[in-house]
Amino acid sequence: MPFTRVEVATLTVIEGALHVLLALRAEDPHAGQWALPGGVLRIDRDASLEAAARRVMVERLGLDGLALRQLVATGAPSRDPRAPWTLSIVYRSLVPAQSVSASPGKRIKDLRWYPVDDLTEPAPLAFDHARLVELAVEDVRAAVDQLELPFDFLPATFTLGELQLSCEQLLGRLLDKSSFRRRLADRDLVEPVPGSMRGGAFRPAQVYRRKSAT
Amino acid sequence: MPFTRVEVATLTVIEGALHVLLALRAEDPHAGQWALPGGVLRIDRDASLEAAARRVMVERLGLDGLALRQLVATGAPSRDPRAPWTLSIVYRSLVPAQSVSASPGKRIKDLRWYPVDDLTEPAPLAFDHARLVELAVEDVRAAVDQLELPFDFLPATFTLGELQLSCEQLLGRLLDKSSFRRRLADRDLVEPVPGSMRGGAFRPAQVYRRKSAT
DNA sequence: CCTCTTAGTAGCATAATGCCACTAAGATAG
DNA sequence: CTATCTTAGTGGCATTATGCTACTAAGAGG
Repeated sequence: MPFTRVEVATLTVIEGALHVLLALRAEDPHAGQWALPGGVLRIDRDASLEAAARRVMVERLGLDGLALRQLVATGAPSRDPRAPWTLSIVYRSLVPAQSVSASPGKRIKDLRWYPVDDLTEPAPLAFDHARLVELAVEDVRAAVDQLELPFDFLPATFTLGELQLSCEQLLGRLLDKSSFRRRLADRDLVEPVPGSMRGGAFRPAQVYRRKSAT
Repeated sequence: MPFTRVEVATLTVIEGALHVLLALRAEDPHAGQWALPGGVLRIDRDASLEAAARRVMVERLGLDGLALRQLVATGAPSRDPRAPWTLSIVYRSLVPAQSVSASPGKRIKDLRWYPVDDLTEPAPLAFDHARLVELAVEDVRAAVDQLELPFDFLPATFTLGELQLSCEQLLGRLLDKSSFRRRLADRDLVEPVPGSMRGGAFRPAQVYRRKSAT
């Protein structure tokens, strides 16, 4: 039976750019390299694969209650000297950057956000994690393109301008205001919070919130 | 470490309707129930998850060289009395019905095609395989909707009428001839076989073949 | 009250597709 | 020989979703 792990690709936006949370490995294999945080499946405690991913996120990243999406399972012999065959199931999520209460613990020396569009600085990622990050980015961008709004990542209320900016930052490209609002309206995704406006220095904007699915 | 298996959802069209290949389980758990064929991951032989799925398809179904798509990994404790925790990675493929050279062997009493739209007859499928079949069907239909043609399933050459019929049967709904041909042409997926026509009782049709990706 | 800036809307252009109708070509029946 | 049957293949308009651009609205502050 294979050595089985879950890895989590946790994404966020920092200074307008998509970032992924990476851990600096303390132990071999790939000690000293950056990798997606993960953990070993605990068959004595985990009630499902997703539960295992949640446990890892709580224990390693201090993150709880997020929407997770399974990206892929990947496995091969001799990815890890500790076992003849290693299997990883990869999940991704999207969170506000501040929500990570990093506690680099056992086997992790450091935990840090890296921009996904320039992963040259942390040097080659351990294992095939560079590819996994790519998958996570594609998946998030495909979701946002389809207007599957990342409510984990968004504040509870927001103006449409803020929402559009968030989507643009996730996608890495600009959107058209008019089309964006029409598509939102057609899909019945958000609703105005009655009477609530948010004013900066200029014309105040209607505040919206998630419209609960019927 | 979990007891790890691969399961394969093999789909085809029979008499115009989408069918899935199911195996009658000879052993507990769920002996006597129908389930997706699968097998245990052999860490001494399989070079990857997909390789394991291919091995299972060759050994159990006599199928080789097909395009496989990973659908999902699912796992939980006590799905199987033989192990405290069981993990399944599920693949799907699409083949002509005749290509299965069924050799019901160890642990399988019988192997049979069932229509995906009426899985009441084989009674409840074992494990959560009913859901897995649903995922396979959704995945195939999404692919065909995007005109990702199932060349494993199609003959080497075909008329556009035959191609449209195949897609309609996979999707379970009718398509418009004109739109279908325009979308095909735009995507540059097939090319006419020069000089080759196929005549039934009426006007002969141009024969096409897959256009190899550059 | 003018102007700056962001909020929000309106209208046309374009692209993809659905829908319908037409012509084309061979087989077959009279 | 030709009428007609059936499938092959095409052409054109309608509809829909979206891009693009320009416009009006509203508050702050000089």
